[in-house]
Amino acid sequence: MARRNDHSRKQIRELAIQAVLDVVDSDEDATITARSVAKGMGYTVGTLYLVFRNLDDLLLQVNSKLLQHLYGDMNVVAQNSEGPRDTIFELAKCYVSFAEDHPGRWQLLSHRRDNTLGHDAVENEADNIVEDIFVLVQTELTRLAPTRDSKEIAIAARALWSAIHGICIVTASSHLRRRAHYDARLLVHTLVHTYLSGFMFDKIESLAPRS
Amino acid sequence: MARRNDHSRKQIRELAIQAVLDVVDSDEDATITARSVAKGMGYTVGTLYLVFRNLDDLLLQVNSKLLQHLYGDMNVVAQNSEGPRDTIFELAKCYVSFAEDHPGRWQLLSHRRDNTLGHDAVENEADNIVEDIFVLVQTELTRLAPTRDSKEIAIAARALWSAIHGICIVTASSHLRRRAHYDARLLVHTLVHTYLSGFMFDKIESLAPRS
DNA sequence: GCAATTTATTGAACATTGTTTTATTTGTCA
DNA sequence: TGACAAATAAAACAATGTTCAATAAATTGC
Repeated sequence: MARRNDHSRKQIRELAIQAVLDVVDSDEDATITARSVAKGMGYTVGTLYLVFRNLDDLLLQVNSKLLQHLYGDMNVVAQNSEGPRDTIFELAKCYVSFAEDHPGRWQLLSHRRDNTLGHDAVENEADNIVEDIFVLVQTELTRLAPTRDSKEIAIAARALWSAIHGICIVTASSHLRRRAHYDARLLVHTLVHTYLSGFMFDKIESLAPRS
Repeated sequence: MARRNDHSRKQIRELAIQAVLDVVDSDEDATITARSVAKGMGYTVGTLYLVFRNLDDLLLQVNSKLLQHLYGDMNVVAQNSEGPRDTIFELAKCYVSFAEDHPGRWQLLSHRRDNTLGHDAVENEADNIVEDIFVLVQTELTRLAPTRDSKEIAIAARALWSAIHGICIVTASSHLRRRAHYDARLLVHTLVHTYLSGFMFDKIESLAPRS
């Protein structure tokens, strides 16, 4: 038995999160079970439930951490690129790279999870980072079209980023079922290129859906 | 006990598929279990496994049926709209409507499933319909830009449709976790509008990703 | 019409999960 | 040192997917 006080609760949380990452990194198709995580951290399930409300709680915290990293990377990229247009391309590349380079983690992140915990602190934290990512794009779009209505730009940013997300999802899904698939980077590049062309071209025009 | 030969195997398959739809229609968050499906069809689990290889097999067949319906609807819409541009808008609306009007079915469809069955007939059927949907869009894009390279258009169509898919995914996910969310129809309209502007505006220009 | 056989269907059984509870070990402090 | 508290393990439970032996119904051969 591991001697008690070998790890603080915070350390145990870290151990668990790391164990989850180890599992999905070693095999993107691996299913994460409470017992596999516990074994990975050198504890038993009971300890896991001492520190997390349930498995979803743990996975949510993993996602939160992944999102933090992703957001951090995106911020670096945003800093080091030339203009708003280039920045958006680089941000998109960054997003795709995450999905392609860490398929297990990406699956974790994009996996739909039932909301067993109510509105939770951690959950909100993850959602807030997602929101931050949208804002990052929104900022660059604003630089591209400073005169345009900010609400309109918010919508444009969300549309664009959800779109990029969609391409990653579809590509990952094709990967998963071993189907032929188009290169995600190419698709995303096409999307961003075309979308930005349209964004710049459009004059002030009604964006409301007809009927 | 239900008298044997009350239903043919094909009928039992239909019963099962219908039972699944009933479950997700009655509660989009409901988890589909072998036993709940069996109860819904008036049989027990054993019968289910007489007719399907496993649960995934059943769900895959449900998805195939859903995709057939969706594709049928999209075809009708494509027939009854004015020009290629309008058609694409209508196709997108059709897709969003499916996701919004039948959230349970949409979740079923967009749920990632491990590939427990190998390359299977039903699985290929579903994948083929997805491919057909892409082709539908591709056809309209070709009408919009008849001179453009067909490979390029194929990519553009996949990028566009994956993007629309992504918006539906993100919106549904927000719905699920009861978060504030932007209206999917508005986002999709913005996306299609902007994307088509860019698509029409772009001259023959390199679409290859830099570096 | 009745026994034998086949077969559809069930219900029990199994393994694996998430989760809770109980038992045990270990550290701490009076 | 011994009682208490906390950490950890181990066992227990319920719900799942899945399999399988038992059973009841239909069919067949006579």
